[in-house]
Amino acid sequence: MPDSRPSLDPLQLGTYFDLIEVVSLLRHSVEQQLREAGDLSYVQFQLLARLGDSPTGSHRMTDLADGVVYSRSGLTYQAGLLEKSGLVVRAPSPDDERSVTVTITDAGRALLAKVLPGHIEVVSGQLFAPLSRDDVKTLAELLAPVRDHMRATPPRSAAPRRRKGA
Amino acid sequence: MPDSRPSLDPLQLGTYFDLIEVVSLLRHSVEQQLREAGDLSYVQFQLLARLGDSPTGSHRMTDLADGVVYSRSGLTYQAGLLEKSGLVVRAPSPDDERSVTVTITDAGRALLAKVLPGHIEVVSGQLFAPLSRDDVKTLAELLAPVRDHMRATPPRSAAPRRRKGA
DNA sequence: TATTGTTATACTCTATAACTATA
DNA sequence: TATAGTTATAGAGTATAACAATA
Repeated sequence: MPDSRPSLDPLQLGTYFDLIEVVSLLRHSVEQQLREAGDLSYVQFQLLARLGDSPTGSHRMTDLADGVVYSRSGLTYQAGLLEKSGLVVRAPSPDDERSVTVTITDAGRALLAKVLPGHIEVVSGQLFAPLSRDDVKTLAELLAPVRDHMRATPPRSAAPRRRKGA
Repeated sequence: MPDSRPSLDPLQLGTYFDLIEVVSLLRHSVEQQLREAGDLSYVQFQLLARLGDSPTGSHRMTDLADGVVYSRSGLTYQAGLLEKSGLVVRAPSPDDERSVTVTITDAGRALLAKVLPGHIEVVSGQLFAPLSRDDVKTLAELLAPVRDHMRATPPRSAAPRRRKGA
């Protein structure tokens, strides 16, 4: 292992805390709006939004789980809720019998459409209000490499550990 | 009310999503590290860190709740856990008998010290690795006004509603 | 009357492990 | 054997409302 003992200077530390705080506050606002406007949790909204974005309106369970950083079972739970509400449909995939394809329904699209304006309003008012267009562009350019790096980096130090042997 | 019907252009939308994703991934990594290194949730870590940062090692419950964006009861719950673990102590405030002052203990400081290096390691490796020093400075300058704006702006559209009268 | 904090409670969400079925 | 998904279950966390005590 490398002699890793990195430290954060005050600037980095402050930036990290600000980042956490900003997103924490933003998510709080957004979650409240989603709950009030469409009785959706943020995760459920993310799932619907992803499906709605897809050309086919569909995704495999696994792809959804990867995208939303979830355990399989967690996704099964959420997909079950969405299906119970008639917002999505699940069906075995044609090509791979093991897979399940999730598809957004018209009701799902309708709810998405109903919820989106208020959502955008919150994000616009809370996050982007104090930023100029150039600021946003700069921010985007800073976040992109971080996002790519995080996606490429195994989040944990290793795979899930066995609890028995060691 | 203003004729608010703001929209997000593709750049803004992408930036918003990247922001959410980056912090989501970062928190996931960090929460795992905190759990493994010290059996702490992120909120508990935030509370300890805040107390540790204070010159007196203390804060009132209300101040902590405000800082961590919590309901009172949620904070009571977490403070109870921390106290049960011997990481903090609660005592009535001297000046205001209604208030409770929470103080970090030596054990709390010790745990904080034990957990911090790994924490910093994760943040450094996940968040700051792809950013130059100038990048960090730029990011900090972008986040500061957003943070201030969010703090100043009532997160909800209004205060908590009464459910009875109207 | 307003503020501070706690309690009781109910609910949502998430993760782990065991299990089934297909590749 | 490895992958995809579900189920059961258990636990952590959060919010709401009712309450007690002090300002």
